[in-house]
Amino acid sequence: MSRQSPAPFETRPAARLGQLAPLDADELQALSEAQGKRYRVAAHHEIFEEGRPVDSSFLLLSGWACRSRIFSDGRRQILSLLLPGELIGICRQTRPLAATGAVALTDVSLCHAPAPCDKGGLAEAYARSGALEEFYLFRQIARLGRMSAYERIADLLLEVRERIAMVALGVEDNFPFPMTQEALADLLGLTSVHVNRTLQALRRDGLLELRGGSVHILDLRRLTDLVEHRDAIVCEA
Amino acid sequence: MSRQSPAPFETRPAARLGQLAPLDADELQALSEAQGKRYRVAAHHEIFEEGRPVDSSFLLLSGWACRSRIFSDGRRQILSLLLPGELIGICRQTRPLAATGAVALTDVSLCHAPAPCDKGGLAEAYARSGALEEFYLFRQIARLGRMSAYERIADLLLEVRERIAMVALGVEDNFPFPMTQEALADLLGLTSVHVNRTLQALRRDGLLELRGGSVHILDLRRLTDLVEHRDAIVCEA
DNA sequence: CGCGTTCTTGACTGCTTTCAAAGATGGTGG
DNA sequence: CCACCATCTTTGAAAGCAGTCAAGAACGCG
Repeated sequence: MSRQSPAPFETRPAARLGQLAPLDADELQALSEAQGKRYRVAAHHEIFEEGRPVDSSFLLLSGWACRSRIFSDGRRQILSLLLPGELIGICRQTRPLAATGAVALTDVSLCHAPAPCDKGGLAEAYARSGALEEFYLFRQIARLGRMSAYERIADLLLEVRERIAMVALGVEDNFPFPMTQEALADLLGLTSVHVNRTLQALRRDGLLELRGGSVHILDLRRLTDLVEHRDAIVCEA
Repeated sequence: MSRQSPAPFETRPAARLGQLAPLDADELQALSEAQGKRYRVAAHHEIFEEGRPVDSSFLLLSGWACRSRIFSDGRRQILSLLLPGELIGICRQTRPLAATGAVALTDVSLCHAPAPCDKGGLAEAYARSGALEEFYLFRQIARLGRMSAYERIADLLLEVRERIAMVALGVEDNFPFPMTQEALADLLGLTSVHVNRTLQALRRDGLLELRGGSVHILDLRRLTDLVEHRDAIVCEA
């Protein structure tokens, strides 16, 4: 029916969170316990619905997902990507409602994110993860508002590269990218036809390859120059 | 040099926050004390710079501002609007850095937002304000990604109408809108020329008037139908 | 009243979409 | 192991929305 998750590759949510803030033994323990109960969602299925009460946040253990909004005439906009190892739906208010729906792009497995105790490392890591998420939203806005199709794709791939590197060390210029051109179009505010043509242009220019569910960055330097890319930083060292 | 703030109209940050969560007497007191020390920023001047450490969050007391990102070739994207009465830059992590710069669109006055005590009504109000902010970001993404110029303007004006109504009761179909067409273009991912032509179309179609720094919504019903507008809700009643 | 900023307008270009259909690809069942 | 089917990718031609460039009109402030 649809492509499966990419080759099972080690995602380490604990490593990502531990990078964002130091975690103590109890917290690491809670994280690994939480991963005991896994939930699976098949590709194209909803993870949660817009407007529904949010009872907990999740850790995405494997597979790709997204937040999306669908217009009544069928237009779809993917608002943000949710990559393996990342958090979904951290909220600090009481009785929150989901601001957007979330959908699995590939088969996905997730678990509840352990509740942080105030002032702990985990709470800090969640806060920084939330700040990163916000950073990615701003970047998505700049991408959609002021970049050409060519630039949008380049910029997105650099962002994904960086985000994936946070959970899977060793990932450099080759990494899984299990989105169809149509999903990519919905994310970048384009049509799938134009995405297809633009990918050909990027390929022709020797910047990158994208096929069979994974990307190969061929010329990182020219790519970063193209979009003035800087790595995301949300807190002081 | 540039248009001033709109006619001084009563903005009530305390009213907005109190709507988001019940505040006790101490908190209301802290809010009104905070407004004692006001800072002013002239139109077009920076409120804070991207990447700088954030020492406090602010309450925008009057005037309009925005978060924006500027490309090296001069392209500018306004990422989000900051309207009078709203909060700027709530962060929960320690030692955060500003994810974007903020600039005054009109002359602006602001004050430090009082620090909330954990679990208090103020903390909850801040959290909900943050959730609303996120909601607006998602909406901005959907706007830029999948709406025509005509729809983008309609959708934005409905959002601003709703946001302004939260701080200035009585605001209905007439409200200040002190943005130049060029700023509007930078917010909506268009050119000022096209914004101009699209505004004429909206005027011609009897949907709204926008001139002299304020908007007059003429046909709210058709406008909301046009963009499937629903009011923002981020928590259960 | 004069100047700078903002708003309008026109003609032309072009990036992106639309519509349609033909190729690839991958999984499934016979 | 291969045929079959659904999904995804690729291509072509034509149309359209939005951008560019340039210049004149209107507006607001000092």
